[in-house]
Amino acid sequence: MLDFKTALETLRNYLKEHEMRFTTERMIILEEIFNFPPHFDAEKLFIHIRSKYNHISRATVYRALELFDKIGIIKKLNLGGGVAQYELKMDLPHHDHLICVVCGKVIEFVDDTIERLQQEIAEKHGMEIINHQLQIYGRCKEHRKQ
Amino acid sequence: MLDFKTALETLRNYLKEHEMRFTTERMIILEEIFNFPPHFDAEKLFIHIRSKYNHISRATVYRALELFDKIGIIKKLNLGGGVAQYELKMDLPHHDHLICVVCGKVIEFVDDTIERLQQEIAEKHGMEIINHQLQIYGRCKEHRKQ
DNA sequence: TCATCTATGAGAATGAGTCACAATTTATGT
DNA sequence: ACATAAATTGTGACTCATTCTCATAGATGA
Ligand SMILES: [Zn+2]
Ligand SMILES: [Zn+2]
Ligand SMILES: [Zn+2]
Ligand SMILES: [Zn+2]
Repeated sequence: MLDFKTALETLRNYLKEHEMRFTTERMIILEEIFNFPPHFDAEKLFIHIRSKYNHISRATVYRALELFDKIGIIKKLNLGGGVAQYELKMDLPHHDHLICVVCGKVIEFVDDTIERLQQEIAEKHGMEIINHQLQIYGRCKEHRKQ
Repeated sequence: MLDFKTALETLRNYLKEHEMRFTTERMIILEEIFNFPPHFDAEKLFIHIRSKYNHISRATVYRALELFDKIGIIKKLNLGGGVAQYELKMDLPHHDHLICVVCGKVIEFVDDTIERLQQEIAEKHGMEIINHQLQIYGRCKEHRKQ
């Protein structure tokens, strides 16, 4: 279900329902996200897109990313490093991230126990959870010290 | 052990060992951190300090925060919102954060099971953990919807 | 006190991200 | 296809947090 065609359909439907326009720029940006590494930042995506379509502006890329995030096609992440990262979402299940501080590699994981414990912690403090993020920073197999 | 005197000693020792200067600016900034809310950002701290000591510059505050973080007197946090947050650290135990998206209130917590599970997850992927952060965003007691 | 060399203040520079606005495109009805 | 209205785009200016530059001030050790 995480293919370009489906995403494009989702986009088309959302735009129609909200009296917004389906533009080639939005289509191109969505397509290029599917050609791109699974975790990326806006600037790298813009450079990549610009190299193929030199009329598409930085602002349009940022605006599209914001839109796709709102629709739920992608998810904006806060992995540290001062730059927002994005990943395709669609109906992928929630997950958290292991990040190698040497090479930047990102590994995804889910742990149901951790998810459940978070609920319990929030309840204990009277809080209603909206979302959460767990980042584990370390050195990956290739870069750990022996 | 989390008092100003001890922190000042730590600072003095570090500076001496590294052929760096003990300055009144560094002392004042450290002192004001102890007069400040437990989670703060650089700009608010700067404004506060500036109101009492109008010669201290923004750059010096930022440089001191970087230094104190390196020494381990404070900890730089990434709670989202695009601005770095800081908290006193010294030898306080590790903890994570619940954050109210309405009022910004921050609640600290630790859960040993979650901590242990993270170790297991990292090992399963061959990663050596350096650190981690877990942020739970939600609505606090006062701001949750009934 | 003096010499040395680090730290500071001021403001310029950077970098990610946003905004304003004129020009362009899309969607819709004819 | 055409006209119209409204949304979108490209450009460049702008914001905001943070870092950098560099001349001057200040701390330290002899
Ligand atoms: Zn690595
Ligand atoms: Zn991911
Ligand atoms: Zn609240
Ligand atoms: Zn805290």
